[in-house]
Parts: sequence; structure tokens; C-alpha cells
Amino acid sequence: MSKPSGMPATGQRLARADRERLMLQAAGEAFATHGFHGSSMDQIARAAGISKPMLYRYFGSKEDLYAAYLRLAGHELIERVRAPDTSGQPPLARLHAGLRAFFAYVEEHRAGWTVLHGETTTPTDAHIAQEVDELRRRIISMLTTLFGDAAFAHAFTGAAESLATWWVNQPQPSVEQAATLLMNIAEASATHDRAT
Amino acid sequence: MSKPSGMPATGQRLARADRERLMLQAAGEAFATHGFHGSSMDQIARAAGISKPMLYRYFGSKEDLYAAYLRLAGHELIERVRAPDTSGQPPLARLHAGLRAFFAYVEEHRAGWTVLHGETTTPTDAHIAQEVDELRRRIISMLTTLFGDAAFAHAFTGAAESLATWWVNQPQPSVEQAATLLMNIAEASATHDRAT
Amino acid sequence: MSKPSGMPATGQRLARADRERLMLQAAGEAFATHGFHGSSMDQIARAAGISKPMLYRYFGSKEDLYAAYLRLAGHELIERVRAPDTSGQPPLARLHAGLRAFFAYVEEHRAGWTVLHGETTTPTDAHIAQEVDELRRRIISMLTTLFGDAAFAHAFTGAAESLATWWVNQPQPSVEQAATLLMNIAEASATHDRAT
Amino acid sequence: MSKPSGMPATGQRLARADRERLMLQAAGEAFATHGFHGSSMDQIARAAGISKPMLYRYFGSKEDLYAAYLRLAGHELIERVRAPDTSGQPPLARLHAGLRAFFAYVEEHRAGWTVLHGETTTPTDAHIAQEVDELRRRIISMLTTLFGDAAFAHAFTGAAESLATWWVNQPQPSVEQAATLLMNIAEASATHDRAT
DNA sequence: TATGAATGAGGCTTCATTCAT
DNA sequence: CATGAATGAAGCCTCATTCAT
Repeated sequence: MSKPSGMPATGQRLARADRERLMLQAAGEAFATHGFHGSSMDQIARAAGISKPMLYRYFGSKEDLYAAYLRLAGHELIERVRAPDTSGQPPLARLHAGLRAFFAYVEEHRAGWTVLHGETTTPTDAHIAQEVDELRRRIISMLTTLFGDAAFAHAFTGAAESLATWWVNQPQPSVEQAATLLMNIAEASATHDRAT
Repeated sequence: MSKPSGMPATGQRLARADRERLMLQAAGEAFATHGFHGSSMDQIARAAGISKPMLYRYFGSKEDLYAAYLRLAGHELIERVRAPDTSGQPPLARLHAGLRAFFAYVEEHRAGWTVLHGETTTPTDAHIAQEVDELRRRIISMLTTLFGDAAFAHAFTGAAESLATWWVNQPQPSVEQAATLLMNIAEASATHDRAT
Repeated sequence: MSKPSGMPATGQRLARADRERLMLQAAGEAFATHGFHGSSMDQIARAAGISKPMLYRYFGSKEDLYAAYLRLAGHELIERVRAPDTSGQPPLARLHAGLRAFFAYVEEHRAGWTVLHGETTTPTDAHIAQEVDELRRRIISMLTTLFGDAAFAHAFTGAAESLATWWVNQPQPSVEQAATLLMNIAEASATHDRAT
Repeated sequence: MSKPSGMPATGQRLARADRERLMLQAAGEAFATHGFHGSSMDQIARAAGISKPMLYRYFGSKEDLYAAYLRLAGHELIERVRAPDTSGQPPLARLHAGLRAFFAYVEEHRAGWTVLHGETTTPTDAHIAQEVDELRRRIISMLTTLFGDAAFAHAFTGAAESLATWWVNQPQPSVEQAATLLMNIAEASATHDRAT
């Protein structure tokens, strides 16, 4: 019952939360690397160091496991983007902070981003696609308000996504540079629009 | 073997090219709708109105069929983008023409675009991913030359892709508007850069 | 390779009907011996000398295979009982003929009878139970008309079933004796009832 | 271990016998409702309000649990049939009493009867089948002695079983009527036989 | 004692792929 | 050339059974 302190049991018994985290991480890695269909429950279980039935006990089915991972990644991304306290700052400053947070998330959770992004373009499950779409829509909706143009919001989002995916594989990715690049687009367009 | 001219035989014998086109179209439709793993050779064969062994005789394997479709779509896209004779015009005018051609392609070949775009983010096969990447790289490389900035080129490409995917599902998509939006970004950024 | 004559191909290719018959026979043997849950599709396929996917191509699922076998057995039983031309004969004579036919069927198709009888008392599938029940109900309904007593009809049916199941395992089962025994019950009861 | 008297402890500790009874009842309900294969140890444990390892500690395995329940039901049935003191009465009077007791048992222990009857036709386990057969054989043997005809004894037993199973689902089942019906068969046959 | 947590083994099902006609 | 028929391999999922607390 009592454990040394702070650390999960060394044996096979882990606290539910720890186990779950482990499984999700293994699953995420697999999904990001081989895609949903390319990952087998056997592989994932082995990678997580547990047996298949555990996956089913915790998540119910392969699709549910996928959904759980996607939801986790989505929440983490949102958490991250929301974290910086930008209340009271002008819109573009808030955008800048959001972009920095976004790129930071992508850098730290490459698997999460890969799966999220993949789901955006090649939905695996209708039920899930909706949820991911919802996430993306929320972001785009915010940008639409900011820019006053839905089409531009979509373009801008795509720019961020594409840039993130490429940039994270660069030798020396710098969050600041990526964010700044997008800020330039945002500002320039704003200026341009006003000018036109 | 070869037929006199123009019209295919009325019987079962179709010119190899015609038959191939048929299969590829059916395959593309399936891949775009259900994804690679969601499409079975049985379905595709039935949709193409031929038997499964035919598919194998013509394409060798499911992955090769997929690759063939991808290559076809890629070629058509490139053809399209290259078609307008813009020699002698200034770079931005050429870009504008290219964007118009790109959006026109997406509008006309939704399946092709869906598969191409999907493959961009969720590679099905390492071997194939490379080829699609090659295609994308060529485009991005052109843009890099044009803009003088690889990162911006990636962002711009993502903007175009994302915009295309969203825009093609709009009630009244207008090629001109979409192209113009992106031109604004390109010009604004150019201006902005110079200003900064 | 070459076939004697009049006989289906000795190789792997059999006419659909022949194959189907073979599979059903193997399945019936298995179901009768180990029950539905005790029989695996692997076993059945092996016993039928074919591969598992064939079973699925022909029958769709394990339950459907079971249903198909049950239906076949049921039809054969009914065919058999209906076969003797007893039109114009008195009811008891017709009953006698029916009983003879029933026992003959049980003797010749032990597996079929075992599965049919088993399904009567321990339904495997609700959907199927209904069908088998329907069969039994038809028989009981006829007997009810004949005897003018539903309860007696049920008792009589049970007597026949139980007798059949036991009798078929006797060293020298004689259809005639079994049928006669039941006729005695039928006649005696009729007599008795009238007397009471 | 043993508790002072009469009432079980209020805590978790139940007398072994009580606990066992509880488990067997839950198991019987499950087996009667979903069959042997349709009942999972998880379900049974949950229904009994205890944990799975308890089931294993008490009964060893699923089959043993099943066997235990079958044995219990068998014993209860026999107890019941033997209970009426019919010593010194004529054989048919004893038969009548036995039938009444049998139908009463079926009415009160539907689950027990369902499982017993099911096992008669679709044996779950060879080892168990033998035991149930033994039970049935004892009854049939008695009847054989009574009627002087093994075949008739089997038929009669089947009649009783079938009648019982049907009759217990009737709106107003009456033990007396069911028993009387079978007595008629018995007497009539006796009369008939003598007459023939 | 009593249990939540964990697993080995096996079953159903589906494909991509290939014979044999 | 064209195809219906056939299969090996693999994946998802469940369950009886057992640790380790």
C-alpha cells in the first residue's frame, strides 16, 4: 500500500493513471509512425510493456484507444495555447503568443502533432474526425474573428500547420523564428488590406 | 493487337490505355473516399467493372496501384500548373497563373487532390511518401526561389493547400478569389519584407 | 488429375453445390459432436478439406453456417416425414407412417437429429431458435389437431424425441418397433380417453 | 471458523455454506439464461456479489462450478421425487406421487430444470454428461422396472420432460393436470398392452 | 481472507494475393 | 486474355485463469 514515496511500485502494479499514460504514449508513438491501420494492438501492447487485454480493459477497442490519444493530444495542445496570460494585450500580440505556444507544443510532442495533423486530412473514423474538426474549427473561428476573413483564416491555419510540420524537422528549429514568420504574414496582410 | 484508330472495340477488349484509365479512376475514387486501407481490391475491381486479377496484371499490387494513381494525379497537377504560357512575364504574374491553375485542378479533380493531400500528412508507404514529397518539394523549391525564403515557401504552400481543401467545399468557390487571396499574402509579405 | 466420369473434379475445384454439401456435412458433424461453441471454424474447415475463408465466402459467419445446417436438417426431416403418400388413409395410419419416417430420418442423419434436438432445449441463437421452434410447433400443432389436446401433443412429441435419441444408440434399432411403441401410446390414450 | 449459531455474521464473512449457496444460485441463473458458454465467470461473480478468485477458490474451474450446480440441481430433484412417503402403496400410486413431485420441482426451480434438461441433449463436457446421464438412467431404470419395457420408459421420460418444459411456461400451469395426463398414458399403455 | 490487476491462448473474421480454367 | 475460386497470414477481441497485495 504505502510506497517509498512519489514513485510508482517497481513491480508490475502501477497506478491506473501511470499505466494509462504509458499506454497512450506507446500508442501515440505507433500511430504517429505507422498510422492507425499500420499499428497493431499487439505492437502497441508490446511497446507499452503490457499485454493486449490491458489495452482493452483500459480503452475498450482500438478505435477508442486512438480516440483517447487524439483527445489527449488535442487537450494538451489547447492547454498550451491557452496558457500564456495575454489578457489585456492587443490582438496581434495575443496571436503571437498563441503561435509561439503552438510551435512549442509541436516541438515537444511531435507524435501528438503528427497524429492530430494526419487526422485533419485523412480522417480515420467519422466519429473522431468530427472531434478533431471541432478543435480546428475553434481555432479557425478565432482567427476569422481576428482577421475578419474566413478564407484568410483557413489559409493562415494551413500555413501554420505546414510550417510546423516542416520546421520541426529542421536542424535548428527556432520557435521564435517560425512564430515571427507567421506574424509577418498576418501583419503584412492586415497592412496590405488596409492599403488596398 | 493495335486497333485501327480512335474508337475502342465494342467487345470486351479495350485498349490497354483505356482500361488502365478506368481502373485508375475507380481506384482514385475509392482511395479518396475510404482511404488506402479502407479500400479493398475487391471493391475497386467491382467499381471498375473488371476482375481482380486484371488489377494485378496491370498494377502488380495494391500499393503499386496506389502509387500509379498518385503519380497520375501528380502529373496532371503539374501539367495543369505548367500549362499557362507565362514565359516572359514577371514572377508574381507567373505565380498568379500557377495558383489559378492549381485551384482549377483541385476543383476539377477532387479525388486526385484528396489523395495527394492526404498522402502529404499521413504517408501510406515509405516508398510512396518519397515520391509525393518529391512533387511537393519541386513546388516548394520553385517558391523558395521566388520568395527567397524556404520557410515562407512552406508556409505559403500550406496556406494554398489548406485554402484549397476548404474552399472546394464552399457553396460558390471562385478560383479567382482564392488565387487573389494568396497573391495578397505573397505581395504583402514581399512588401512587408522590403519595408522591414 | 483425370476424372473417372460423372464425378466432380478430383482437384480443388468443385461445383458450388458439391462444395457446399461437403462443408455442411463437416459442420454438422462438428456441431453434433462438440456443440456450437465447442466447434471452431478452423476445425470445420480442416474437416471439410478446405480453407477457412471458403466457409466465410459460402456462409458469411459461423452463426450463418450453423443456421444453414439447421435449416438443411430441418428441411430434410420435413421432406422425409411428408414423403409417404398417405392421402386418404385414416389419421392413425398417417401418424404411423409419419413416425416411421421420423425414426428413419433419425437413423440416417444422426448428426442432423442431434443438432436439431439440441437446439430444441438449449438454443444457441435467438434468431435460429425461432426457426427451429417454428418447425417443432408445426409438428405439435398437427398432433394437437389429431389428438385434440395440446398438452398431450407436447408429451407425445417429447416421447418420440427421447425415444429416438435413445433408440438410435441401441445395438439393433428397428424403426418399426419404435414406431409401433408410440402408436401404442397414441391408440391406448385415445381408447383410454374415450373410456374415461 | 464456525459461528456460534443460526445467523450469519453481518460483515463480509459468511459461513462457507451460505456463500457457496449464493454462488451456485447466481451461476445457475446465468447458466439457465445464457447457457454454459454464454455465461462468463465475470458475470457470475458480479451477480453473486463476490470476486472472481472466490469462485475459483470454491469451485476450482468454470466446469467444476457448472458440475457443482448440476449436482445440486440433480440432488434437489431426486430429494423432491423421493420425499413423498409412498411405501406400501401400489406402483402406479407411487408413480403418480413421483410425477407430482417432479412437476412441482420444475415449477419451483426453473433454472435448475433448464440446465438439467439442456445438459440432457447438448452435453457441455463429457465428464459431466456422464453424471447427468447417471441421474437420468436411475429414473429410467425405475420406470423400466415399473413398466417392464426400457423403450417405453425412455419414451415416458421424454414425455414427462417435454411436457414439463412446455407446461411451466403456460399461463396457469397445474401440477395435478400434468401429472394426471402422464398417468393416463401410463395406465392406458398398461391396459393396452394387456389387451394386445 | 479477498481482490483488483494482469495475462496466455485461442476464436472469428478479413484481406491481398494467386491458381486453374 | 480474363476470371471465379481458393488460400496464407494477420488483426481484433474475449475469456478462463492466476498473481501480488
